Amino acid sequence: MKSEPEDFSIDDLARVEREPWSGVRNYQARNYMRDEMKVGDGVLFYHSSCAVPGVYGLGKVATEAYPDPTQFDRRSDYHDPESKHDEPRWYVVDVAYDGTFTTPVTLDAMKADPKLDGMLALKRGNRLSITPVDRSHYARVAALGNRKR
DNA sequence: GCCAACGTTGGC
DNA sequence: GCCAACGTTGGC
Repeated sequence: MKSEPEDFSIDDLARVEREPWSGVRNYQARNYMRDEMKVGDGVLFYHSSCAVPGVYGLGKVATEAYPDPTQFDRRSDYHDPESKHDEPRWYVVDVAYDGTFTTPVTLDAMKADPKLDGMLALKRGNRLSITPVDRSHYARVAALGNRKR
């Protein structure tokens, strides 16, 4: 799951412990949250649009998907006037903090790692803020990152 | 339903 | 700040 650290970083997640992943306004990304994610699933927390893009830590899916409250909040940047209460368009899951990497796993390092071949998030032109990750790819990144205990 | 125009993402 | 990639919009 991608986030711009200026907006919300792994350190922010460490501080709050758990955060609704609000503001996703892309149908494919929504579908992954709503239809694929299960409580307990591992999350690679990726920092995008920053000096050194890469995975900076781990999270865990903490809830099933539920309607994103910000879509109904007229004062929110994520307000969607088209969305109906009885038929919400956008969903979130809560993400719980699961550790910060001692060494961030940079995008460069991931691209150079043959063990991460085929990882969707690394595909050229990929702009999806949420992509599914193979179990083996998750394990590899987690091992490279060496989470603090 | 096609597709040009436009907007957004995100690495560089 | 540039620009490739790709999603969305809207005229037809």
